[in-house]
Amino acid sequence: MTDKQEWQYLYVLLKLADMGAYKRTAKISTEYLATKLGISQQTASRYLIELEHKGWIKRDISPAGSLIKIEDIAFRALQKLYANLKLLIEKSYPPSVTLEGTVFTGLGEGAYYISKESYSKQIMEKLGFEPFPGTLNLKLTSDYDIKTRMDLDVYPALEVMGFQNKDRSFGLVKCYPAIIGGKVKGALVTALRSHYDSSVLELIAPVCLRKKLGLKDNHKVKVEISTVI
Amino acid sequence: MTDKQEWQYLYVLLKLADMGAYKRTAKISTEYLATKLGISQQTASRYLIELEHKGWIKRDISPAGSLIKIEDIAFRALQKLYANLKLLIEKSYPPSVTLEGTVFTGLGEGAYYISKESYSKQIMEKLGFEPFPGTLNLKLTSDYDIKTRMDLDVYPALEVMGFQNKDRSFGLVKCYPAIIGGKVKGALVTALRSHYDSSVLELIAPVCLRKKLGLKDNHKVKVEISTVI
DNA sequence: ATTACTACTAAACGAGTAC
DNA sequence: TGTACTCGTTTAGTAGTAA
Repeated sequence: MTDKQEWQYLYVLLKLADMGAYKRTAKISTEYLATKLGISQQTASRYLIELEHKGWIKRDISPAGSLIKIEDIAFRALQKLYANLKLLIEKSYPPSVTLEGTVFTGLGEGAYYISKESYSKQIMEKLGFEPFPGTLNLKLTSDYDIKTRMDLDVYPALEVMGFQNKDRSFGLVKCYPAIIGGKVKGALVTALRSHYDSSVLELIAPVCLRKKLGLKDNHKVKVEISTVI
Repeated sequence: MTDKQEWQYLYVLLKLADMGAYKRTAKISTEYLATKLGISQQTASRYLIELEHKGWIKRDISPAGSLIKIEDIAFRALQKLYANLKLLIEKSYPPSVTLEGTVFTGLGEGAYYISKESYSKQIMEKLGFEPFPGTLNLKLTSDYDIKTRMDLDVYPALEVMGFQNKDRSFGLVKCYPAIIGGKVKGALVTALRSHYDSSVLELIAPVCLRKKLGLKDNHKVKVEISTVI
C-alpha cells in the first residue's frame, strides 16, 4: 500500500519534472521550487533532502544553484501513477467494484462444472490458477449490490468457451478476476447455468474459499471485482 | 497555483475512483476507505467530509454504508492531472526549462525585424499577441544555461515564416512561448539573424519588457521556456 | 547567492467514544 | 454495524540564522 507520504513526494516530483528535471538535469534552487509549490524555502529544502534519501533524485549542490535530476526509479513511480489514471480516464467505468453478499450452500453443481477439464484448463490459461473444484455462493441482499452486479454485465470479461460432450452441452462462462474477503485472488464466474439470478455471486479460487476464509453460511463476504481484464 | 492540500485530496479521489466511485455511485465505508489508504477511520471520515465541502464528491450517508459518487468538477481535476502526466510521460523531454541571463543592450535590429508586418502578423496569429517593437536581449553566462539553450534547438517550435521584399530576404524564425521574469508572457525568438550565438536569448512580448519588469543592463532575469507548443 | 540547521508554531492524525 | 466529534499526540511547516 502506498502511504500518504509517498504521495506528497510524487507531487513534488511532478513539479520538478514540469520544471525541467525530467530526463535531464535542471538547475532548481530551493527558493525557486518553494515559490512554485507555494511553500517555504525551508520546506522545499527538506523535501529535496528526503527525495534524495529515497533515491528519487540526484543533486549537485552548489552556491550557484543546485542541479537536480529525477532518477529512473522515481520516473517509474510517475509512470505508475500515469498508468493508473490512464485506465481510469480512458475507460468510462471504474477499474473495480466491490460487492458484499452472504454465504449460502449451493446445489453443488458448481463443483461439477468446474471439474470438467475443458473448463478448468481454460481457467488455468486465462486466470492463471487451477480452480478448486467447487464454488462459493454469495447471496446479494441490498439493492445497491444487486444493481452493481447487473452493471458488471456490460463490462468486458474473460470468456471461457463452452463445449459439448456425448451427454450434453456446456455454455459460455464469463469470468471477472476478483479478490475475495480482501485476501484471496479468485474470480467471479457467471452464466454457469441459469439456476441463479443476478442476486447471486459464484466465486472460484485456487483454494477452498470456505476453509481459507473460515466461512460458514450467513457470513458476510466482500468481493472486489476487477473490471479491467 | 495548486496548493499542497489539493494534492492530498486528489490522492483520496483517485482511490475512491479505483474503488468504483468513478462515473457511478459506490458503497464505500469510512473504515473500508481507511484500510485502502492505510490511514485511520477517523482521518478517512475527515477526508470525505472535506471532499464533500469542496463539492468534489456527493455522499448519501446511511448506517448500512455510505454511497459515494465523484462529481464532475473532481473528475476534471483528475483529468487535468492526467493531462499533465501524459505530456510528461509521452514526450521524452520536460514541458518547460528555465534559463537565466543578464540584460544587455543589443544593436536595435530586433525592433527593425519585429516591425516588419509579415513577422508581427504571424506572431499575432501564432503566439496570440502583438509584439512590442523591440527585443529584450539576455546574455547567458553559466555553462548550464548555454547547454540548456542548445537543448532547445531539438524541441519543436512555433515557426514564423520568412519572406522577401525588394531590398532583401528575411529568414525563418523559431519561437518558444516563455514567461519572462516570472510574470510576463512572451516568447523566445531565434535565428532572427546570426549576429548572436547560442549564449544569447532574444525575447519578445506584447509590452516593453524593460519597462514592465523595471530592467536595466546587467540585471539578471529568469525565463521559463515552454517546450510544448 | 545558495542550503539546511534549530527551535518553535500550526496542522494533521488517531484513540476513545457518542450517536 | 455505520459516521464523526473531542482532545491529546505526532508530524509537517516556518522563521531565524549559520555556513
